[in-house]
Amino acid sequence: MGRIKTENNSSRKEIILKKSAELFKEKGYKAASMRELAEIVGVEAASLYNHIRSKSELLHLICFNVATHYSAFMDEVEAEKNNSLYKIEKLIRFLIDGMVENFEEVYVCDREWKYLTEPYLSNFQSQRRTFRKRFASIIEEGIRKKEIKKIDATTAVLVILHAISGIESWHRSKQKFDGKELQENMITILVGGLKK
Amino acid sequence: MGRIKTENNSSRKEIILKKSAELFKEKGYKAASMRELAEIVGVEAASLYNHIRSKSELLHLICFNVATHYSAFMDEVEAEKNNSLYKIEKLIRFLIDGMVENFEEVYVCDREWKYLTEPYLSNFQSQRRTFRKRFASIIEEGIRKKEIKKIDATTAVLVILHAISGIESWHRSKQKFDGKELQENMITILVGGLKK
DNA sequence: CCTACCGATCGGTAGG
DNA sequence: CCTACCGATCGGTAGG
Repeated sequence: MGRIKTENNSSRKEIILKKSAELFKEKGYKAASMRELAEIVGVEAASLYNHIRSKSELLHLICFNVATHYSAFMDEVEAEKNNSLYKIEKLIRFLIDGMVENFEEVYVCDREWKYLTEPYLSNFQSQRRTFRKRFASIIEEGIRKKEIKKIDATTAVLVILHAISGIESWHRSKQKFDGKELQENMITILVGGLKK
Repeated sequence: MGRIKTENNSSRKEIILKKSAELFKEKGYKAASMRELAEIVGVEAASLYNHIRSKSELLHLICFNVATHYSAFMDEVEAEKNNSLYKIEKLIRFLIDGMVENFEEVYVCDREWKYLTEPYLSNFQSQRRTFRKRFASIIEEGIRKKEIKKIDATTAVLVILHAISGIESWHRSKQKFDGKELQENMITILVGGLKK
């Protein structure tokens, strides 16, 4: 009695969360089983449920962690008094860093969010839409100020976001993966493609 | 006896194939069930197996149709005597057209191929790698001839391919979807990002 | 954290 | 093309 288990429990949960992101990324949410996850964590399947409520809870924790992280960074960028191209470059660098550092979580958030259940699904979609609109506004500002070519801002946002989320392909083929070089190349192509 | 059923059968199979692409796109391969597919087609689940061998056969038919189509177009482009930027623009237009016209199949091919079983999985990955290498070679040629900025060609290919495969997001929000305008915007950003 | 187990659903087959 | 059904596997719970 009276064992201090809070700390232990929360770190256990974090391990499960981390491992689930890896598993969901590798197999896909639907194809990944809780029995597989349990084996990776090193317990029986039933024991997982002492730490988490359900499989779907894992998915929504992953997705909302990422979404919150993105939203907070957008707050920062919007508050700055820099020109649009600078803000866009900063966003692109942030997104690439996130993809490289928290690869599994971001990947799962990008590709598996459709398996979220309500009300999380609607909430997530709304946050996503908001992020994209804020991004598009920055591009539109740049167009008005003649920093950026006259293009459809929504299209530009989707090109950028999907180009970055495609970084998964690099991870698969691990050969000489250099995050810094990747970033410079992508900035050259993407920012170069917008600049007037 | 002696009913002519070949023609009828093959068109039935095509219907199943088409509907399966729609279902796999909407739910994901693993989450889509054969019972759902049967209901959409208008038969009992068991009856599907008079036309197809298995669920996985549907996936590999979809993926290899797309892969073959892409490979054939690459043959054409390589045979031309145009400069690199022209070839790249042509490839981008082709890929966008494919995404718009055969949306479900291309989407499934892009996002669900990992559920292919051997030996199809290895074969598919190999075709994919080849396509990307051929694309990268065209970019490298452009860099040598100073038409294109000095960037990593592999990175450029992945940026282009993922930007295009992201077109799914447009389809979701069906509002005023104009394929032509989309194409021009993407050419501006992507080709503009490569051009020296 | 484990043993034992549940109801649901899956892809697919037998047989007509 | 259908009825009837199979073995496997799923997410999750009861009870200790």
